Amino acid sequence: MMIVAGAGSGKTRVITYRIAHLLQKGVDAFRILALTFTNKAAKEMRDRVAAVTGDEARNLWMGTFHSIFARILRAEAELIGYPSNFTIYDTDDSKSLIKAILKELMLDDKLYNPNFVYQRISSAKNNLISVSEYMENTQIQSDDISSGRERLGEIYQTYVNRCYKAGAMDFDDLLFKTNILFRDHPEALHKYQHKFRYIMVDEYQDTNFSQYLIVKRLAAVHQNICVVGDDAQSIYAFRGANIQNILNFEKDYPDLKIFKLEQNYRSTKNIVNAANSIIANNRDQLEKVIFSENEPGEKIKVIRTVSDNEEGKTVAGSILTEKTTHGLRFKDFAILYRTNAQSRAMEEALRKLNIPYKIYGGLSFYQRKEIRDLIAYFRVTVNHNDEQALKRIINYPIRGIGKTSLDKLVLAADQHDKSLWEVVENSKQFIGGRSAEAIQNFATMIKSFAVMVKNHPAYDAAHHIASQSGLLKDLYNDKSIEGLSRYENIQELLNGIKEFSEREDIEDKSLAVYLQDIALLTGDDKVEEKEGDSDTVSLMTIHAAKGLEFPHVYVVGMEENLFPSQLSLNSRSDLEEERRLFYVAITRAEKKLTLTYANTRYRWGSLIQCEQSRFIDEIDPKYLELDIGAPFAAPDSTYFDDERRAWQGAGLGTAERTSPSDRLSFSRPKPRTGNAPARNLAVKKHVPTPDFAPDDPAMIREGMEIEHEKFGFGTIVKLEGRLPDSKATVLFKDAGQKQLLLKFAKLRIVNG
DNA sequence: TGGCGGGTCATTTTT
DNA sequence: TGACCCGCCA
Repeated sequence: MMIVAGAGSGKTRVITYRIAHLLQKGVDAFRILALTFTNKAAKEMRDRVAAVTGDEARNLWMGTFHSIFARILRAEAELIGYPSNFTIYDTDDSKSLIKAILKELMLDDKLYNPNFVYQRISSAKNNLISVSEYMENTQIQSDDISSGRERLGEIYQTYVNRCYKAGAMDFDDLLFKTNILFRDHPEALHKYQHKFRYIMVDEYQDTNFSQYLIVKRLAAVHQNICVVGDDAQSIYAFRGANIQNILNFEKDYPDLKIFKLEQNYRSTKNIVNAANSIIANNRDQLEKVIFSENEPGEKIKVIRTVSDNEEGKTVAGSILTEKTTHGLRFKDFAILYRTNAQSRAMEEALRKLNIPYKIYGGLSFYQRKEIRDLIAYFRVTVNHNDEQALKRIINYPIRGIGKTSLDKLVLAADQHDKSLWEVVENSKQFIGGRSAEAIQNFATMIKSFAVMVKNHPAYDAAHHIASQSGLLKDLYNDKSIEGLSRYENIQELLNGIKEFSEREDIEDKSLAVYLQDIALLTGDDKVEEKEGDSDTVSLMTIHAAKGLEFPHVYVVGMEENLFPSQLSLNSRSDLEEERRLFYVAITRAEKKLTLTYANTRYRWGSLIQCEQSRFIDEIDPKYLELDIGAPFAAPDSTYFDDERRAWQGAGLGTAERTSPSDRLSFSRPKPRTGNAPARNLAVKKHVPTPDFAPDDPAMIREGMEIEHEKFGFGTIVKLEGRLPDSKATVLFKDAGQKQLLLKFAKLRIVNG
């Protein structure tokens, strides 16, 4: 069965009720497998099933692809030559291993960019291409050779070997090895094929080939599989998701039944129709018509601001106004953005207005340095061979085992084909000098931790390790504010372990089991629980917002090269994915949607000019209400945000009326005539002279004639301030008078 | 061995 | 702008 479920059509409800129905008909919960992509989705689904059916929901095999198959792999590990306590390497571990390998092979890490290498290996695994297949595949080889990276196969091989020796699997291995297991061990496959009588997959459009094949194999016996998805919301192609899996489903299961859920119960008519008008620009899609029977609602508001900071202020101000005029709560609002970096301007603005907010995603608790350090101790204790964790802690806290010693150990491990731990354990055989003894002491300490872990519950062992390793003391000695917070974070982690130790529903409460529990917790699952449903505005990337809904949604940073991202502009399919992402963003909103963009924005530390996103132009204008202020040609003080703020207090109101902050009260927008794309409002574009190159700001003098890349030719009217912060008033022939900071503005001297 | 300072590079998105 | 890496020096 395939359910094509449009945004807001009640997809989760359908799945939960199907499961509840099965349970009520007496199906054994242990025989239902339900797969999701995120922990959040799994948790929500489990809660909702539990709300209908009660305790039995606990016995469902329900979780993310990665967690379910990690569980199965642990049970069957020995069949594929792994220890059942294998470590799971997260992306950071994988990348740092790749960096180490590049260094050892003496390869240029610019040519072999670690991110690129990681992607390459990841996509090989997700397409089930093993090392030998990688080496033998003529297409792949010729690609690598023509890009000058003919040693990628060798890196892949080394990477795989090192993971194996470390008793570690990366994220992709959890799926890859499951496929190996099912391919090479029919008896294991058979067992799970018969075990899972009913299989359900959420967000099926996001499956990659590896996931697709696992599901197909498992479903082969009972052929009772139900997948739910929406091709219009496929936003994970970048990590190997293949939309063909949903489009080809019919071929795999000829007696397929297809159901389409086309009514959107979430959003107003205006929002749904606007979303439809966006997605209509995509070529590849399943045919369906999403409609809403809700009220038309307000039009979608589009707001232009002069800078990213003003964008933040505008959004924050708007939230406050909306909240008070309509008697809403903060948690009715969400701010969505394309990249995590955009959260900063929003945060600042919210904090200034004392608006409580919570950021989802970004650096999670488990990614903090101190947390990773302590967990690395746990990992090495449970699996001595875990190379990445071992490297992390062998000299933290400092115990005199420096870089040189470590390099020697790694080299010895490679030469004798041993794991790093095996060399550390017998270091006297491989290494002389001062540090040999320190290394021995370290090994002895780890072994004593291992004994502790075997005989004590998680919390006792964890606390012992934290203090005996010296880590707790090291943090305690740091009296800086950050040091204090690091110490508190460790305490919080220990508290979490204490809770784990006291849980009734788990038999084995060892630290080893705790580690397995948290290995795949990447997000803020933990934090959410703690804060319950506190009243805060939600900030997150659009990816993170998938599956969620909010009465009021602000999608910020609607600018070319940001959304759609610069990197998506090269191919049609990438741009279409970006458009689907925008579709996802829009359809998060129930009642009111606001799109904002800024004319200038700080990126990579410097100020850049921005243009309105093409996606705004793609929405049928009859659903929009524009509030984009005066034309861009008005004298522009963009570059002096900070100065103006200092000069006029809160920065309210400026002579030019281009500041959006005086629009916090939301003056009525000027109705636009016709459907002319808004971006045509900008002054005509200057084409810089062919070999345009800026001159040194120190050379600029009053009265000079200069050329600016965008504004064209003009005369320096006035110079103020001292380098490097001096600013110039320039009268441009076409663009009018502007004030520019010389360190940012690239000016070419025409004649002086 | 370890700390410091300067240079370089990066921003998609997540399990 | 800020994270990270590398080289220099104590």
